[in-house]
Amino acid sequence: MRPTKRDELVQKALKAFYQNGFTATGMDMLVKETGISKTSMYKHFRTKEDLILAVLRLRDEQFRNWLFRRMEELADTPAGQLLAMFDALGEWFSEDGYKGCMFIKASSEFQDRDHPIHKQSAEHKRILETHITRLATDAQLANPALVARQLLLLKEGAIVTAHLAHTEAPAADAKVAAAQLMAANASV
Amino acid sequence: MRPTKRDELVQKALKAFYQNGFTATGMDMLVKETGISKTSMYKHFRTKEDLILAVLRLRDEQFRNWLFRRMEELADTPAGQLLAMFDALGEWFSEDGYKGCMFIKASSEFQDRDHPIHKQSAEHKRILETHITRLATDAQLANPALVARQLLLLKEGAIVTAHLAHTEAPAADAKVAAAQLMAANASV
DNA sequence: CTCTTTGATAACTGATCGGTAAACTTAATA
DNA sequence: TATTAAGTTTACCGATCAGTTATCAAAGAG
Repeated sequence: MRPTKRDELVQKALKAFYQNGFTATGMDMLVKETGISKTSMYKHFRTKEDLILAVLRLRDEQFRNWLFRRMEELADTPAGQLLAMFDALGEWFSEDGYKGCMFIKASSEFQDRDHPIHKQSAEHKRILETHITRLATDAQLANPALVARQLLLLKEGAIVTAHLAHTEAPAADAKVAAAQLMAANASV
Repeated sequence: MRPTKRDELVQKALKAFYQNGFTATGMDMLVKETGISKTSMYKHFRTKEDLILAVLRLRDEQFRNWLFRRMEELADTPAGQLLAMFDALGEWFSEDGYKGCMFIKASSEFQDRDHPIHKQSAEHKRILETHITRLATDAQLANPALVARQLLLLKEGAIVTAHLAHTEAPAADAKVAAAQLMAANASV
């Protein structure tokens, strides 16, 4: 039907929440930054929490599409794509306005394990793990599930460290580590 | 002189901020949870930000003391202590009320790279890296600085993942990875 | 016995929080 | 043409935000 205003709101809210944090971004600030009236917002979303959940759904789709496509562009073997993940991350870290992972931030502002926002953030990470595990399996690594978890630990660590230290260097460090871990769990 | 009230405030504020987040915890909530009057708080700290900085200083001291002591208790060689770091982390992840790393949270709520809170969080990570690099050097690893950064990426990743997935399993995964990385960069 | 420090209590500031209400415009549809 | 939905503006709600002011009690130090 009408995809316009609602999607525009979610997109602009994503930027605002990403740059300022969820709690610190008030609905009045969203009115100012999106140009959309508060009444319209509350016609689309019953609460601020519902809006945040929609933002996270968009971000999940956005991020996975970007990361997996970029990995495929950079390499054509499963093992190569796993390593290319860290090149893609390095590109992300170098972007202006890089502020870390939205889901880590969300789960750290909404800490209750039963909170919908916390649960949805965890779900995003679970989907990523499924995909990476499949790649590790296709790469015929000895212990694909373990290697996938190891590489994802490196990914999360690099995301956090790049944000804290304001450098893209962790991507390269993580890539070297990933290569060594994949060598240690080489093909069956 | 008088170590009592001020330190008591900082300790209780640490708990409150850790459990509820910095922005989400108001000064009135601190009054309620610490039993210390607002006037007293503002006699010790000019602003909420100053209080948060004091909390982070305490947490930095607390965390480093705990981690390094625990690593020494669990192993007596430098290489063993590096691996023991992940056993210590596993114990931390299993604690009731584990909510991730306070500095990651702080830096993600105060994102401006020039913000004192952000800078102080980065400083904590830098001190950790210095210590771990020294251990890696003492362990006579081929590339001690690189291995230290790799292990710290695993550490940050495990901290974040344990919080999101509500399991201490990432500590064990990270330990296996750390052992493989140390083997790949074995003694000179 | 004062004096100063330390702290508590409570009321208050202006701003902002998430969310609501009423009146209105616009545009597509039936 | 009448209706409906989407959107606007403006004002408002009670609660809470960080921070202030004024007053009073207690206790250690000269």
